[in-house]
Amino acid sequence: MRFSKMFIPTLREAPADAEAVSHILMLRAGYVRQLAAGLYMLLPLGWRVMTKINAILREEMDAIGAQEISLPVLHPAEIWQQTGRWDAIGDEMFRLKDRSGRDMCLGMTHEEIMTWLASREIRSYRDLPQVWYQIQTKLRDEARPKSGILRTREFTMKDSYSFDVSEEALDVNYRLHTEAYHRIFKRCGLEFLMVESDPGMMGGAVSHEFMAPSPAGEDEVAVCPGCGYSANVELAVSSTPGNENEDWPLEEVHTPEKRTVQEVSNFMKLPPSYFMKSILLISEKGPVLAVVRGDQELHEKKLSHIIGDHRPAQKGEVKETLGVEAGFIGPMGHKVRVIADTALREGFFVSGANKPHYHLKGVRAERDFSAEWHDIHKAREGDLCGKCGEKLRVERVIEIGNIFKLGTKYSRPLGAVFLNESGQEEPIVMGSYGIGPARIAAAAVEQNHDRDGIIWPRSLSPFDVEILPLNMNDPVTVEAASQLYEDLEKDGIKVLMDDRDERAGVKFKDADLIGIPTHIIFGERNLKEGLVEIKDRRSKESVKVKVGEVFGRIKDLMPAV
RNA sequence: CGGGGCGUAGCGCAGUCUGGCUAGCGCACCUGCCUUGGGAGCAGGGGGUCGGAGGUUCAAAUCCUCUCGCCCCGACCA
Repeated sequence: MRFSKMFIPTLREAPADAEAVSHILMLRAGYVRQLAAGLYMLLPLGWRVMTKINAILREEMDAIGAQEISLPVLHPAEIWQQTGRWDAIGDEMFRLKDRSGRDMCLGMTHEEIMTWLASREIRSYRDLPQVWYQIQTKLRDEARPKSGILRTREFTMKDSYSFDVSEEALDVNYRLHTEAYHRIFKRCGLEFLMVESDPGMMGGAVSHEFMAPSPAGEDEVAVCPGCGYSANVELAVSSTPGNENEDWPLEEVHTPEKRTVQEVSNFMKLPPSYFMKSILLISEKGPVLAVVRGDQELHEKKLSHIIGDHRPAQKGEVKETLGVEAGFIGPMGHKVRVIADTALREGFFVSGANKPHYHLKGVRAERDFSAEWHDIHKAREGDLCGKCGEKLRVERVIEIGNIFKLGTKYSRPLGAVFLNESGQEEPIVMGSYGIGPARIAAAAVEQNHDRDGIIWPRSLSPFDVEILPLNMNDPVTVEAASQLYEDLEKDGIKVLMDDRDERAGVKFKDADLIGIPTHIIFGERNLKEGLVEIKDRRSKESVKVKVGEVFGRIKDLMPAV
């Protein structure tokens, strides 16, 4: 492709409202443009990258026997009502009515529709297993689209769904997807982790996420260098070293106006880990007192698994429920449900005394209060691995894929059943598996760039090489560059040739920004000696090669087919 | 939804507090000359409902009211 014929609107300066590196670079290099919040257009370069990612997805999905299909984005409400998600999902679902007043929605995912199809067509165990996938548009009315292409309201997703006769059979498809996903992300040149995750509104028991480490990410994962345990911090199990404290007698301490852990900690000259933090929450079934160690943070998601949806109590509610003002609450002697973090099980602590301006030192679990014990604290860097005790690392990551064992969560309500060998009806056992191609692209940029621009992994690059004839007014340059361009193209190598009548500096800057991994530079001086330069975008190192040898050298760089 | 910021040419910005001249600067764009190894130079030029609506005023980018949009933090997130 000739640069002069291609729409590549590069920018010298980044638009002021872009902040994530991938967003800035993809805008500046002319890959994407924004239409509105969370809505992006892919320009020719951006679309080429997407096409390459999708090709990898198709190859790897096809390789595990998945079959590509295509479903509508516009769905009738009834199907979503049958699984309960029409009501369970809030404003995030785009809803509308058709001309006759029928409730419709735009698909944010396709479990319902895939399952509906299976319910119509699958009859017998002989029809199973099936794995169906699509690469298709999803719409979600995100509360806060952000970070450019990383969190949008409309995006394409590769989503696949497996249909099996049993949990054991599902395990096979789950494993096949796991392996395919590893190959996909590896081929895309990403550094990534597979972690245990919270199935959330998808339901089901087991799920994993594929995460690309990047400071632009929105999630955090805990990783154990010891045993390899890795999980989203939403559910990562960790412990912390216990306090070294002697046998404190129970004593009341006057702590005037000292409410927060920090204040009391300073006042009593004891580190926060010696304190208990009691937080009153209002769940659907009434008030719940959650207790975590003073140096730790309550993790709302973990708590939700135990008590369901909840909200923090207001000041008045605290006083009314516990008879004491916030800041001096302790878990002792209340009638409400108490859920305490396991870190508090051993040792002596300081807690609110349930008496204004007093704390109680020497509080001990089970002796002074009882509670349901759960892991409800947020895992942090330096916590100890729940499995092997090694120190955990916490990393910020971009979620690029996820896989769920759904079981019969969707097949039961939608009546997706089959007849087993003995003629009995059974619900189909399902799994669902997603990958966000745009996030792969963004993560690749986040992980591969320098101050000058993008450095694409070869597998994702919109072109294999870029040719830079530095002076388009020099006939020798143009002739030599054009010859190589044609030879490479004929050989199936994708070439971008910057044939614009621009100065050398402009071409170098744009080439660095666009990030094609290999540049071939035709300069007048070198050409006089019969040489051209092959430059590696990442290392910025270049070698001078005889004109006649360039073709061969480039061929050698291309991955074996 | 709560908090904060911003909307002036394609991009980056100044001007707004303290109302007043033909609304300005850099880059980009067009024409010509010149130049061709890291975003050149000279000369000439085109491009603006100052986000929108209403109001105050002799006069509004500037003050007031409403409204729309975008970004960031938080809540939320298949």
